[in-house]
Order: sequence, then structure tokens, then C-alpha cells
Amino acid sequence: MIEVNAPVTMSDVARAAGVSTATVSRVVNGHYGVSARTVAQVRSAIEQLGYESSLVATSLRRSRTNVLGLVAHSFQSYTAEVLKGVMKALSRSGFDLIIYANSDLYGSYSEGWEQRHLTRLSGTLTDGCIVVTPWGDFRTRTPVVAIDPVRGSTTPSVISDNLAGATTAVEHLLGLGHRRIGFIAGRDSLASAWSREEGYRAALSTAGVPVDPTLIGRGDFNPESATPLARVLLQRPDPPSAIFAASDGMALKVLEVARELGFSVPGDLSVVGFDNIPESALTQPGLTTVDQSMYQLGYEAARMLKSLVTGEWDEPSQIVLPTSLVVRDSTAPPKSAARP
Amino acid sequence: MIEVNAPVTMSDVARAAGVSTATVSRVVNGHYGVSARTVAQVRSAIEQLGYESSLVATSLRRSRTNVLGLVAHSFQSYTAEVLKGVMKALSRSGFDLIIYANSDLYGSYSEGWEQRHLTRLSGTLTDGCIVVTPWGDFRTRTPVVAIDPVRGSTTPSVISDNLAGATTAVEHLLGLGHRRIGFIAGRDSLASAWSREEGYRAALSTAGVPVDPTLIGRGDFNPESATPLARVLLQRPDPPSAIFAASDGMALKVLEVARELGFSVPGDLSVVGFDNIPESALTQPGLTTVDQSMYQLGYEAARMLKSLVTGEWDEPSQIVLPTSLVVRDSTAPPKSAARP
DNA sequence: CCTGGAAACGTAACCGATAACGATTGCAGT
DNA sequence: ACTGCAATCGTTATCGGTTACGTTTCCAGG
Repeated sequence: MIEVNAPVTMSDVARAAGVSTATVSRVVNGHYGVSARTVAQVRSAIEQLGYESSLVATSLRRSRTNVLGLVAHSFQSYTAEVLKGVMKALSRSGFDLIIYANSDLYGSYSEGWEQRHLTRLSGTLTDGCIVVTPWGDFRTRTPVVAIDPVRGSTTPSVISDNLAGATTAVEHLLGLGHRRIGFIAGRDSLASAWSREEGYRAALSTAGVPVDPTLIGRGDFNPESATPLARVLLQRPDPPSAIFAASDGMALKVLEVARELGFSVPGDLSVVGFDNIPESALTQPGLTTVDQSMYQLGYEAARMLKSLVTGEWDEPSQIVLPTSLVVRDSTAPPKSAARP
Repeated sequence: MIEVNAPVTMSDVARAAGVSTATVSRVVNGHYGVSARTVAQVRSAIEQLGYESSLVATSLRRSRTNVLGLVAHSFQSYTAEVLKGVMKALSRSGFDLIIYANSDLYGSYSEGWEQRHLTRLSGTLTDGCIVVTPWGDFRTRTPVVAIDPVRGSTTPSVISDNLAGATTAVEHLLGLGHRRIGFIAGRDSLASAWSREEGYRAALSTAGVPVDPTLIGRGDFNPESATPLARVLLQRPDPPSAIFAASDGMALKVLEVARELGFSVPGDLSVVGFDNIPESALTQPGLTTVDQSMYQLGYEAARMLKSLVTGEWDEPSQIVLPTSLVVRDSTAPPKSAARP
């Protein structure tokens, strides 16, 4: 029972096959310079002992590991979507994926852990990383691609056309006759949040509607952050006739608060979200929202990272993916189309 | 520009601080035997150079790494739930989490990759692993905990009380007056699938209703697998008045097929699922289902693994979590309570 | 029979860190 | 001043592989 759990290493294989570890390594990696007979012996020893090369030892010695990393700051349902896209892009590409999450991730937020993990991984384990986290530029040895980067970031990144998406959403509301349109913003540090707010302002300006700062609530993309903001907006004596939330998660909370306060949607209040998460299609009423494909974001990020790693990159360092408005049942003309 | 991307290693720090790497290591790990002055020098050098220890090198030399692994065979929304639970349990525990996914994961299914990855990781990188995948027992050097294990598995595992859950679900249907109850089973290899089928059979037997094998469809927990099975069941001349699907994903597909074929739910057909995924609460009609907390499953698995790793385990090697029936709008008494 | 060179394989340095061990230093006790 | 014991720090072997380089084997050509 002593050696039951001993790991089988390359030298075990070498001993069993009667060769040196160098030869085993050559066989494992398919290098030239081993006779057919020896290859067979080594192969059989590997089979017999159930040997697998250690990812760690290999990546320490080698420069390329064919492993890509992903560092995410939380695991919402959209993270799963991103993951699916990433994995689709990596499918049969020879690259494996390793996702690193730290234990302090939940609850309290120790700033800077992304950088720590990134350097720890990029040191040797991974050939490159995808980061999806609301923090800034990273110093690394290996390439990094950011999904939904921070404002002013210079790292290669993939992002949706948030400006156009938000503009379209607000134009939709304006087209229905709304003039007092509330806005619940996302996490300030992210470029996406900024662009969505910019789209909101631009659409209003173009339509000649002045922007009322008191109709803007500052959330952080997190659903919970929207609840108090929605409450404030809807409990004013002159509530807006429509609210555009910078994320579906927050929009769903607006729906919740509206129901709670006795607003009928879309009768008394129109609501538009952003993201088009699966839940949005299933609520009552269905949420009108701006579709951005998290899957696609992940897919493109992985594709980009692959090219960066293999050194065959020539496309622009920021990919912008289109968005589209999905009109469901949460939007309708306001009861009185006249201004108050 | 030559050395721009060179990683800063421990010997760089040592050189800068004018000490040996051993001393740097001692400072980094807070070991005893370094004078305050030296500690300060080393700290400052680390700061200056932005040094981070290499996860790979550390884990190669050390036996304990304080990193736990997770290997999943796909990333559905429930995987995200499990992850949340795992991370909650690991929060502030000193353990980090690394998730390993291989590139062949999507689409074609290369059997046995879990074992490969597991040994590659458990070699040195991780202190233990959580596996959530429909494959069998694993040989590893470090502890493994399975979520929803395969049938007859001996690995420590966490699982819901699928038997009781399924029994309750079918009893609910029987209580409403249903006698012809279809069943769509899950992936055969999993213990959970087997228990749910067992619950279905047990409830029928107890009620004195004979089990009709032609009313049982064999799916694999994957939503898509249910569509043709539901079609077969509902297009018979004598369709069942109720269908119990072994997962919510499959149950939702049953609803889809029912709508397509002109069955009203719950008028013409009652449907019950299993899992209580978020989508089930949002569909029209809301899905009656058996609640199992994936979050809890992940949480308990992580707790168990932690104890196994630290060697303080004394609880049973299989944790069974309770389930509960959530009655929504997809179930009602059959139109004719009489048997055909 | 001897030489040359390619093929096959072993030796050992190395990747970046850790830890057992040995060496040095400082200082109290006698 | 001398011994003895901590405290401090460097040396070195090691983790499990990879690879540059050196060595041996073998066979064809002269």
C-alpha cells in the first residue's frame, strides 16, 4: 500500500522500457531519431504504466504549452456563454483552456488579483490569456485579449458596438413617443458602460430632447444595483414613461420594482435592456432589449488570441461586433404622448 | 526592446537584493530565519521588479499548492451554478480554483480526456479535483470528488436525492389523477438518471399502476435529445396525459413539442421536470419541477474536497442533498380522469 | 580493413522554485 | 579569550520534464 499513490513519471517509463528519459521524451513528442523497435517498447511501457506527462513539468521547460488561460472576475450566466464561444473557437485547435478563479472572488473584492494571477499563469503555464474583468491594462509576457475592456485600454480586445446598440434602443423609445426616458448606467470603469450612456445621450440630443441628469441612475451592471435606482426613478412625482437599463439583469430588476409599485408594463412604463440574456425572452412581459452575442464575443476573443499566440495577427487590435434591437412586449407608446 | 518581455524570476530578485534565491524564497513564503533588514531589501526588490512567483515552478517543487481543480465535460447554465457554489465554499479559504477544459470538448467527444487531464493536473498542479462529467472512476494521486457520479462509482461524491425527488414528482401527477404517465430518461451511465427512473417506477408500482415500457423514452439529459422522444410519445394514438422528464432542459423541449402539436399545457398534457433551472420559472406556463440546488451541490463538493485535501475527513463519502417539489402551472388533473 | 558519417541513444544542463543541510556570524556565558 | 548555541544565509539536490551536445553503433564506400 506504500506506493499506491505514487505518480508515474517519465523515469518510471524509462526504467521499464530500458531506455533513458530523453528517449521517452522523444517518443512522447514524436521527435526524430528513435528506432521503431524502441518506440514500440516505450509505447508499451507507457501503456502499461498509464503514464501521462505532467503539464507542470512540461510547461516549465518549454516555452510553448498550447494552453490558453481565461481569467474572469465572476461567474454569471453570461460568463458561461462566453466560455461556450471560447471553447467552440478552441475546438480541435490543439489548444487547451485553463480558467483561473481566485477564492477571494466571491464577496469581498481584493483589487489587483487579476494581475497577480495573470503573471503567475503567463510565466510559464499559458501561452496567452483572455481576461473578462472590469480592471485595467495588464503587464504580461504573453499576449492578452480583453473582452469588454476598461475605458481607454490599449490591450487587444473584443467588444460589442455598444454605442450603436444603445442609440437604436433609445431611438426605438423615442419613436414610440417617449420623451422622459430614464437611464440606469453600468459600471463606470468599463468602456461598454460608457458607450451605452453615450448612445443614450446621443439619441436624445439628435431628437432634440434635453438630457435630464436626474433621470440617470448609476448602477454597475449587477442586477442588484438597479433595484434602489429603479425605486427612486419610479417613486418620483413625475416618473419617466420609459427606462433604458444598460444590462438585462438590471432591466429585469426594473420590471420587478415596477410590478411592486403597481406600474403596468408596457402600459405605464416601457423598459428596454441590453445583452439579450436567455431569461429576457421568458419573462412576462418579454423584455425588449439590445442583442449582443456573448458567445460571439468569446469566440472572437479566442480566435484573436490564437492568432496572437501563433504570431499571425494582422487584423486591427480591437474587434467590434454588431448589435441588434430585439423588440418584445415591454415597450409601447406612452399613455399620454404629450409632454408634462 | 530586447528584454522587454523577459519574465522576472526569483533569481532576478535575488540579484537585485544582493541575496540568494533561498532567502528570497524564505521572504516570499514568510519563513523564519531572515533578518528584518534583509526582508525589507527583498521586499523592495520584489516591489521594484513586480515579481510574482511562478505557479508552475512552485507547484513542481512543492507537494501542496493550495490550488483545487475542476474538470467539467460541458458548460451549460447549471455548470455556472455549480461553479458559484464551489467558489463560495472556497471563498477566503486560501484555495484557488483552476478549471480545465479541453479543446475537443465541444462537438466530438474523445472519451477518456477527463482521465488524461486529471492525471496531468493532479501530478503536481492541484491538490485535488472536482469532476462533473458522465464518466467513470478515476485513478489519481490526489483526492477527487464527483458531482453527480456515474452508476456504481466508488469515488467520494455529492448527489441529490434523485430517488425521493422523482418519486414525489410522479406521486404529484398520480395525485392529480394521471394514470398514463410518460417518462423521458437521462443519460444512462449516470447514477442520477438511474435513480430518477427508479423513482418513476417505484411511485407507479406503489400506486398499483403498471409500468408501460412504451411510455419510456431514453434521452441523455441534453435538451435536444428530448425533442424526437416527445414527438413519438405525443403522436401516438393514445398519448400519455402527463410526461415526467428527467431534466428541465428536456422538459422545456417537451413543452415546445406539445405547443407545436397543438397540445395545451396543462389542459391536454401535464409536464414535470427535474432540476429547477432558472428558465423553468419564466416559461409560459411555469414548469412544475423538482428542485435540486446545483449551487449547493458545488458548495458541498468543494467543502468535501477541502477536507479530503487537508486530511480532516470523517463524514460519509457520499453526501446526499434533499430535493423538493416546486409546483407551478404545467400540471393539472387530466381532462378525463377515467382510464382509456 | 579502415574511414566517414548518419542514425540512435545517453548525459547533463536547465526551466523556476523549495528545502535539507552546511557554513558563517554574533553574542551570551564562563 | 574560548566554547556553544542561535540566528542568518548560501549551497546544492531535487521536482519532472526538454534539449543541446556528446558518445556509441552500424553500415556503406574506398
